[in-house]
Amino acid sequence: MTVTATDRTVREPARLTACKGPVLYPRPTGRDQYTISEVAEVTGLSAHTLRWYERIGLMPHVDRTHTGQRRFSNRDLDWLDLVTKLRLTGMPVADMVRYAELVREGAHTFPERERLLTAHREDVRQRIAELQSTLQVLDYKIDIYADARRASERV
Amino acid sequence: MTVTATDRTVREPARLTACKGPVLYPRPTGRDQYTISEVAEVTGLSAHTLRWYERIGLMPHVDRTHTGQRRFSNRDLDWLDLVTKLRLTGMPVADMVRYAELVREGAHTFPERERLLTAHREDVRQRIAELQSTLQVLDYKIDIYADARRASERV
DNA sequence: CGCTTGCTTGGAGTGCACTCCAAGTCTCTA
DNA sequence: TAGAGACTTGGAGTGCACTCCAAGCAAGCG
Repeated sequence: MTVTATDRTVREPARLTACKGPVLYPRPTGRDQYTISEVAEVTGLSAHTLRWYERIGLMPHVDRTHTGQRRFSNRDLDWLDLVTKLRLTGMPVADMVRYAELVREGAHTFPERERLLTAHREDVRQRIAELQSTLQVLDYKIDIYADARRASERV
Repeated sequence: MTVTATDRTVREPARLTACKGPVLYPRPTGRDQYTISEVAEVTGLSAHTLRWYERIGLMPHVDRTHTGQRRFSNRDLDWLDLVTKLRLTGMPVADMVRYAELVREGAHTFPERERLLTAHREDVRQRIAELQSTLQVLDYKIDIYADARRASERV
């Protein structure tokens, strides 16, 4: 049994610009075609992951050039924005795939989509509450160590 | 590639009682010896997981009966309480093992422990912020579906 | 005493979400 | 037009955190 230090290297998405409404990835104006590496850059996901998302049905159909290379659209970027946000909140990939299927099926799945997101919102709220309660424990513990440190410094 | 529905069956710990200070698992008074299955019941962790935690060094030394069976103490329960809280906040097991090592090494590791917990507190705060920002996106999306539903109901 | 139920171990297996590989094709710049 | 670097695929590999298995010992009950 070996437990090695976790590699916490997480690709950071390009910095977001503030605006009203949901914050999206910044985009060069007048463009609607992006290579996979440009999308990787802007979303913080790896090209591998983008291809994998497509394979498992988590992406709507992505355009291709005549030679088969992917060309992502602004709409794809919007979708990835939602997906990465849901992923950050710990929604399982399988649930996101389910949601993607519903989107593909059309407007008649609105009620089901609403249910899915509402249930997830409840999850997120609960997670926030959990985190906040742990924050208290952390504060409590840190105080103990800080007090000990101050006491020793006061010698 | 198959993506199956996630098994979300998560063992719930026995309900916590409200009190001032950190909330701990409820304990029968005057007892300081628990079998592994009792501890599993009270913490919500499986017996497998408890043995695994011990193997990887995430538990302080656990007492044994003369025949080798584990007998957990109230002190062990306190420790597991902290561990499960840290786990809920997504601290990697490797980091918790590191913290456990520091605890075993004695009081001279206080500063390092304080650093570790403080860094983690920062993580947790950031995660809360992330979740809250996603909550807004969720609200926004849900509103759209709810509006559509109300519009169709109003026919 | 036999039976059931619970505990022990090392090691193997699982599920998730990537992550990488090999070998070939395409695109861009000089 | 040559060469560097980016892109393609199916499939294999990785890391984490469990989760289970087999085979055997132990405790309590009728």
